[in-house]
Amino acid sequence: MSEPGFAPRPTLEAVAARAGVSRATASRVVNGSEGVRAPLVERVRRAVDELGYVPNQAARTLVTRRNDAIAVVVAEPETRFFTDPFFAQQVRGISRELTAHDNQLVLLLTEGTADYQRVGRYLAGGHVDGALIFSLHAEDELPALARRAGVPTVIGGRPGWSDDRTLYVDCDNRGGARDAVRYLLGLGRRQVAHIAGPLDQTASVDRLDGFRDVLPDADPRLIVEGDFTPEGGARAMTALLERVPDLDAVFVASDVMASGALRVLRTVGRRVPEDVAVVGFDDMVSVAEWTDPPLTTVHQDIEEMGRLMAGLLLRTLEPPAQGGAEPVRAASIVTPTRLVVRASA
Amino acid sequence: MSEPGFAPRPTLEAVAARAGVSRATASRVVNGSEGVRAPLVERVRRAVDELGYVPNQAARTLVTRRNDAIAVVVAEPETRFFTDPFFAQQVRGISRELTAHDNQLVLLLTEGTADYQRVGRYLAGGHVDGALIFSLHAEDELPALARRAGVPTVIGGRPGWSDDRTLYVDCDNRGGARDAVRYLLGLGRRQVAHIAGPLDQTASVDRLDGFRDVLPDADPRLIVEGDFTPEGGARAMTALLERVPDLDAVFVASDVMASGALRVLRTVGRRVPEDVAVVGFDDMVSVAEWTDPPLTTVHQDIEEMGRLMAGLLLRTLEPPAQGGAEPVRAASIVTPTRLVVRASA
DNA sequence: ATGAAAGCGCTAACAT
DNA sequence: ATGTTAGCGCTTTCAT
Repeated sequence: MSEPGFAPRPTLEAVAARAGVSRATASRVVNGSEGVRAPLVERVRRAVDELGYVPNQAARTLVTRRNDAIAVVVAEPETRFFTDPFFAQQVRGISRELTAHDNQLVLLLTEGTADYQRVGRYLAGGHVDGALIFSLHAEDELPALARRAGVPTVIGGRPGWSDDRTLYVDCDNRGGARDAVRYLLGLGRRQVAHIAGPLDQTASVDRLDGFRDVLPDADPRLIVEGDFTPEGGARAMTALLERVPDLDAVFVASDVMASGALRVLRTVGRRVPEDVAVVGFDDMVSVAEWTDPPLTTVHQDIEEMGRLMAGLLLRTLEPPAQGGAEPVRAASIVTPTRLVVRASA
Repeated sequence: MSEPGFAPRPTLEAVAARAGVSRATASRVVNGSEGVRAPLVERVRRAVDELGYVPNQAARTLVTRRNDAIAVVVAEPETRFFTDPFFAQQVRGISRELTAHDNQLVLLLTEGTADYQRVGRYLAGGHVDGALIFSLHAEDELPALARRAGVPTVIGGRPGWSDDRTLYVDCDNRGGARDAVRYLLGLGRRQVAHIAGPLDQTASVDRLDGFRDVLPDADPRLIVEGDFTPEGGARAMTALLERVPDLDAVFVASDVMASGALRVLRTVGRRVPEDVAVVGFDDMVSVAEWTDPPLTTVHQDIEEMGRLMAGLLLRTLEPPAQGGAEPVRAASIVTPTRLVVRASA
C-alpha cells in the first residue's frame, strides 16, 4: 500500500498529450475557463477520465497562492475542545460551509501557549488561506500571530479588545442573559444567583453584564465564577448553597455547567424547579434535553454561528469585486438568542 | 487584515541574498543539513530572523512530494463524530502524535457516501501523505478509495475483510467482552442480556462474539442491537425489559449506550446494581464516571490507540531504511482491555 | 480559440 | 563546503 515508486499520478502534461492539445488548453478545461471549443473540451475531459487525472494541489497553490483550505485554531486544551459539545457544533457548521465551497478544514489544536509558535509557523507557511480562531481568553496572542502571518482571520466570540478591523461572530450574550434573569424574576423568584463562566472570556463577562443589567443591586455573594465544565458548575453550586442557603433561582452561564449544578441540587435534596429554578445558556440539545429535569435555557444557534464564521471568512478572501462600486466591507455578526423553556424553570 | 497586495513573504532567494550565500546553502541551513560551516549558518540564521522568513510549503511539497500532513477521514455523520467522546479521544491521541512529528492533521468529515468523491479527489490531489480512516461499516469503500489514490492508510478498528496488507489498530473487543460477561456471571447473575452495537461494524460483532464465547446458549431474546447512541441504548433496554422481564444483568457494548440504558432502568424503577447489574464498554471517563450510578465498564485506552494509529502510519511513510536488513514490516496492532469496576455491577 | 513560454519557491543532483 | 542548475506541475500572460 505504501510501496514507494509505484504508479506516478498523471500530470496535466500527460492529459494534454493524450487529448492532443497543449497544456494550456488542458488547464483551461480542467479549470472550467471560458473559450475552449466543445470538441476539445470533450477530448480533454475524456483524457482526464481515462487517466484518472487529479490536479496536483501543491503545484497549483504555488502559482495561484490559493490553498482552498482554512485553518480552525482552537486556543483551548484539547480536552475541552473534544469534551464540550459547543465546539463540536461550531466545527460542524464550519465544516458544512467550507465543504459547500470546496474548501478544506485544517484543525489546529493547541495545548497551551507552547504550541503557538508551531501554529504561527503553520499559518505563515502559507498552508491556508485564512483562519478561524476560537475560545480566546484575555490577552491571547493568537490573533496577533495570525495577523503577523498575513492570514485573514475571523474570531469565534467577541474579542476582548475592540478595533473594527477584527471580524468576529458572536451571539447576543448580554441580551440572552437579560432574558433569562427577567424570566426568573417573572416566575416570582427573589434570590437569583449566577454561575458565571471564566471571566477572562468575553462571553462570560457579557452574560454577567446581562445579569447585572437586570439585577444591578444583586448581593455579590450571589455571583460565583465557574469554568464551563460540569465539575466547575457543581463546585460553584456548592459554594452558592453555602453562602446563600435561601437562594431560589440560578442563572448558569452554560448548559454544561448547569448539568453539574443540577447534580448538586439533586444530591442535597433541593427540588428543581420547585425549590430552585435553574436556567442555563447555550441550549446544547445533547445536554439540555437530557438533564434531570430537562433544562430551561437560552438558545443560541451554534452551528449557524460556525457557518457564519466560515462564510464571512470566505467572503473576505474573495477578490475585491472589480465593479467600480466600493466593496461592501465585511462586518462582524451578532446573532440573536431566545429562551427555551423546559422543566428546570 | 486582508488587504490584498501587501508585504509579500520573503523567499529563500531573499534570505540567500541578505546572507550573501547561494540559495542552496540557505536551503541547507533552513533544513538543517550537515556540512555548512558555522559562520555561514550563523549568517543565514540571522537573515531568516530579520526577514521573518518561513518556507513556502507548496514549493517544498512540489519537489519533495511530502506534505507533512495526514488526513483523518471519518465515515460517520458529523453528528456522531462530534457527539461521541470516543472520536474525541481518538483524535486527541492522533493529534498529539502528529504534532510531535511536525505533521498536520487535516480533518475530512463525510456526511454519507455522497461525500466520498470529494474525499477521493482530496486524497488523490496529493494534499496529504497518508490517511487515518475511521468508523467503517461493512462494505465501506473509503479504504479502496484511499488505495486507488495511492495514499498509505491505517484504519481505526479491525476492518470487515481480512487481508494483511491493510493496517489497523483495534482493541481486544472480544476478550474484553468475555471479561465483562464472566464478571457478571461471577456476581451470580443468571439472566445476562446484551445490548450490541450496530452489527455492520466489527467492533460490535467482536463484542457480541465475546458475549457468546461465554454464553453460547444464551436465549436470543437476550440480545438486542443498538446504535451506539444514548437513545439507542434506551430503546434497546426498553425492548429487553419487555421481552425478558426477569433479566438481572446486561452487558452493553458502549458506555454511551449504557447511559441510555441506565436512564430507562431508573425510570422503570429497577435498582442498579441490586436488581440489574450493568457493565459498559469503552471506559469513556466523561460518561462512565458521571452516570448514576457510575459505570462498571471495559476499559480501552482510546487516546493511546489514536496515538498508535498515527505512529504506525508515520512509520509506514518513512523511507525504507536503507540498512541492508529487511525492513521490519509494519503490522496491525491490537491493544488489551481491562475491566474497571465502579458501582453499576 | 489555441499554443509557447515564463515563472511560482524550493530541493537535490551535480560541479567545483 | 559551497555554488550552479535543472526541474517539481501548474497557471497565465503573450503571441499567433
